[in-house]
Order: sequence, then structure tokens, then C-alpha cells
Amino acid sequence: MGIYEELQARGLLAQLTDADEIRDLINEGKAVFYIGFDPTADSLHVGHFMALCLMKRLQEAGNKPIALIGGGTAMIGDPSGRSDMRSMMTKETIEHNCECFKKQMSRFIDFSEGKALMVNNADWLLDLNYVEFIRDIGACFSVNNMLRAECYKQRMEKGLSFLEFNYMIMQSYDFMELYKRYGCNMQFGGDDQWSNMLGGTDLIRRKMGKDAYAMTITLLMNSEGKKMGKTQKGAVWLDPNKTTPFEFYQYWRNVADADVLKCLRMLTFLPLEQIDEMDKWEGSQLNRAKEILAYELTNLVHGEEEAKKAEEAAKALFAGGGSSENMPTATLTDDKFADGSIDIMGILVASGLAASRSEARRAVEQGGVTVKGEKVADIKASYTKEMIAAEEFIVKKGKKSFRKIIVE
RNA sequence: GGAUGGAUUCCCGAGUGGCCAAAGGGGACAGACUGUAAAUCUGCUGCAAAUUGCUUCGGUGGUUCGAAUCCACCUCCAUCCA
Repeated sequence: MGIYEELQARGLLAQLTDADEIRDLINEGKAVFYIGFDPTADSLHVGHFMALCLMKRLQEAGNKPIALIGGGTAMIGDPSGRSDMRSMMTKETIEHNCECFKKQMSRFIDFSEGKALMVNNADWLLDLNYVEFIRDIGACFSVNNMLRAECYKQRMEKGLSFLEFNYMIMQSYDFMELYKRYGCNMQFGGDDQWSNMLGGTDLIRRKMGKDAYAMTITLLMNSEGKKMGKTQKGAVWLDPNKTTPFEFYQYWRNVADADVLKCLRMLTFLPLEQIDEMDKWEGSQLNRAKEILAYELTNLVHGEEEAKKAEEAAKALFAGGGSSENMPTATLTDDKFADGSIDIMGILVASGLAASRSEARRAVEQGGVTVKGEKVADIKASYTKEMIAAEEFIVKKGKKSFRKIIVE
């Protein structure tokens, strides 16, 4: 089974310009492909993770990946898949984000000895001469065609600025530039990138008379049709400072039944046979599959040690047994204690379990707060420093949020 | 450049002088049931020293005993005309 067949079996392939050509190229390890990442935040998130996995898989099959950091395109903002305008980012922020991306990517992709490249499109986009550019490149694009593209269609309702309208042209130009510089003959990306990617293959054909290919990977949607990797608090980040390994683990441990197998196939590197075996599991047995999923992904992103810690902490909390050593903790400083004690609302707020005292009050009043396994019935309950220090002091709000409290 | 419509709490959206911390829905949070799932039901959803007080309806100023609501100017957005 070639890499193409594997990707297909994992359900990763969405749209392809030329399935036969692409299969041959990647199976024989002859592809030089690129995936673009716009540095719109200072960390990669789960959405990027899929793309990184794809790069890794293809690299292992002998193909050469180019990670394109969109330092130039981020100045514009990709309108695809968005119903509103992106807020503009400053040049400094973008540069900072590029640096963060670089660090994170090196964990997944082997950049040694030219096995992979990382480039920034700011290098060629920022110095373009406007008139030259539109004469040379702009002439190749038909506005009529562009307006038919899915990504713009949606925006025709809500409004689209000329700036964003140019995004497709920029991305197409990137592809051509990479083709010229590095012989990059293929572009991969999320399925929402399809029209932008076709712009690139068209441009290469028109300007250079050469064939290049594009392929999109299935966007990871949950069974409700929403993009995965988003929580109410925002994206699930790969940076441990933004999403702790424990939170990361919990995110995957809590996916819906209907989504577990899909996630295992698309995101993990477990052999397909093993995943097919899990496919037969049902009911509460799926919990085992969720544990595997959560462990595997945490391992990939944060390493084995962190994955084990997260698993331990989860077991300690939910299954009984296991060690509480690695639980998320919160440290209370002296200034939090008024007259030597702190009330329950104060603890909830100080530990980050509640955003405000009002929210904390509600949680207690509704019977959602426990301290050391005992439900807190009195809103005025308060604790002295000694009480907290005496033994393991675990505060739980609801079923899944909790902290081990330590005093300074 | 001109005409018209619009900006309300996390999101959508009602409210057109006091009864408004602001209907309804979604989401989130908490409880029950469970398998750390889904579905369902209940509660809850600005902040706080909490039967009270304080701050919020794009921004600034004004009218009024009293403004999300009326007036002026400004900013941004949409639609139509150029």
C-alpha cells in the first residue's frame, strides 16, 4: 500500500486536480509540495496539526515538504471560510508569530539536510511593485471567474474588501514562485483552500505552460458539522503555555462517540489495522478508544512524558486511583488571605476556576463545588492557610474543572 | 460623492422616554440521568460588601426630574445610484 492509498484509507483526501498523477508522484516520492500557514496567532493550533501530520507522512514516504509561512499573505488576511472581515495585524505581530511557528514546526518536521524547507512569502511579496505585478499577474485572473469561486461567493452577501479579494492572487503567486525557486509541483491545504489553490495551478499553466497539482485534505469536522479544535475558550493550541498538555488531553478524551474513529484515522499514526479493530467497539467500550486517541495525540504534540502525566492526572480524577501528582495546580499567595483566611469564592477566582466572584457564587449555590470531595453547601465557607496546607486540597467546580490548591 | 437602512449583553435578535441589567433563541456554565459520550429535563448566564448598590445598548456632547429609546456631531457597516 502506497502513501496515497493510506491517506485515502484514513479519509484525508478531499479534492484533487488529477488523482492519477498525484498518486504516482507521491507514491514514488517525487513530489515537492508546499502547505501554507498564515501566522495569525502566536501558536499553531489543532487545525494546523492535521497539515503538519500530512507533511510528516509524505516526508516519510520520501517526498519533500516546504512549509510556507505566510508573513506576506497574513498582511492581507484570507477571506476563505470566514463570514466577516479579519482584523488587520501589525507587521510586528506577524513577525513575532512567524518566529513562534518556526519553533513549533521543527518538532514535527525534519528540516535537516534539506529534507524539508521553511520559507516565508514576505521575502517575495513585500517588495513587489504594484504596477508591474498587476500587469504581469493580475492580467491572468478573470474577475468573473474569481467571483464564481466558493470562497468569495459566501462573502458577496456580507461584504468583501478589495484587500481580501487579492488574497487568492497572492496565494497563486506564491505557488508559482515556489515552483520557480524550488521546483515545487504540488500544493496541499485544507478543503477551504481549494479555490485559492486552483488559482495557483492555473497561473503556473498560463505563465509557464507547466503542470502543477493541488490536493485538499478533509477538514476535521465533528458530527455536528463544526470544525474541530475549537472550544468556547478559543482554539486548542499546540503551545503548552496556551493549552496545557492536560487540557489538550482532555479535549480529545471528551470527543463525541461518533467522532473518535474518524479522529484516530485522520490524526494518529497508529496502523490502520489496529484502528479497524477499534471500529468494532461500541458503547462504553469507546471510552477506551478515546483514551488511546487522547494519549496518542498528546504524545505526538507534547511528548511521551507529558502524555503519561496527563493520563495519570485524568485517572486520578475520574477513575479513582492514579496519581494526583500531575494535576493542574494553583498557588495562593499571601495577599489572597484576608485576616488569615480566604472564602470559597476567593479560592475559585484565584485558582482560575471562575471568572468572577458572581460566577463562583452561582456555582456554589447550584451545588457544583466540592472541596476534598465534600460538597460546599455554605456560600460563606472559608479556609485558613493552615487548612489548605495541611493535606491535599483539591477544589472541583463541576465535573471536569478542578485544581489542586497550594499555599505559598 | 449622493440616497437609504443599520450598530443592543458571548453570538443572533426584540426593545422607539420611566414598569430595563434589557424579551426570545443559540451557546456557555451548574444540577439530574450517564460512560469524563450523545440525547433529554431543571437551574443559571453584567459586576459587587448582594432583598441593596454600581457599570452597560458604536463614540462624544446635549435635551429631560428621568435616555438603549429624543437631538447634534463623529466613527464603522450594508444596500442602491455614480
